[in-house]
Amino acid sequence: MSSARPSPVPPGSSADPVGEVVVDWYAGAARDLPWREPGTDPWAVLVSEVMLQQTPVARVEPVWRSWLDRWPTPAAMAGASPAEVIRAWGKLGYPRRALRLREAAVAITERHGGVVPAEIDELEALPGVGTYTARAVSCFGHGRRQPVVDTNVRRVVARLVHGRAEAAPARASDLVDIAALAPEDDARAIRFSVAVMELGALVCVAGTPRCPVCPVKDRCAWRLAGHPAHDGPPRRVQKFAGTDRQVRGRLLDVLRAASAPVEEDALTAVWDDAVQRSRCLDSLLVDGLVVQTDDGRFSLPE
DNA sequence: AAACCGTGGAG
DNA sequence: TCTCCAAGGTT
Repeated sequence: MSSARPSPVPPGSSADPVGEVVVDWYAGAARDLPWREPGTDPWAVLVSEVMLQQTPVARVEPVWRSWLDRWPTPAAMAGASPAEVIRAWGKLGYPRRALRLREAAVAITERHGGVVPAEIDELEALPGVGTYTARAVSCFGHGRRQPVVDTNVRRVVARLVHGRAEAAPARASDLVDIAALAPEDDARAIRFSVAVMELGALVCVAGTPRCPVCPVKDRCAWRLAGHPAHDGPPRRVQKFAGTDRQVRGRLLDVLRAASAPVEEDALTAVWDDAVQRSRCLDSLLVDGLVVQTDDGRFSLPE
């Protein structure tokens, strides 16, 4: 998987740069994910990255396959209706992502001749594409050398470099920090960007880290310091039960399943609190996830 | 800039 | 059961 590298020190040596060790570890430990297969085009990578925003790999895989089977190019997707993409999104969650991905496909078709751009600023100008996703697409989709920082990477750096238990909030300097750890060789630096994420996803996990199998455990500042507990302010866990997110989810669930516009009564049935239900329906209308027909019924936007 | 935006599996 | 959390982005 990995090619020979121009390292002046023997593999495994404590003098071996951290980046090189992580890349070597990745060669033997990486998951066999479909969007990592050689030849995966930038559009397919973009779709995977958007789907993976806050959604676990296992749930993304089947949807990603069917999505690309149906819309293999940005131009193909640009011709789809919002209702189609909302349904195809299924229950991945945060359905506004589906809407934005479609809008991104339209923008790519109109502004970039149907070709997913490789430049960071052009990618970040696309709906639903931020700091992370832009660099992931440029790096993993186009093979550009780019620092890529997600929550996994921030956690690895927090522990390995700063000796802290948890990742600090994202900063612009994160990109500089991780770039400093990357191997010199471009091909290996590109591999390094995925490799650090993988290390955070498989070994240096949020719950119970698997330090015994970590390839860089001997130079991890957090482990060397005796795994000090997180000292900063406890980060809030988002509630779900009873929130607008749950109500919106139920409302949309009804409309996804419906083959024709539904009466308001059908929506009343899924949530008792009329005030909250109404607020959520309104917000779905504002978001463009739902439309109201002339006769007052509701449906996905066809 | 803190809060909001879904969903379901794991511990 | 219930808490945590999974490749963020937007406002």
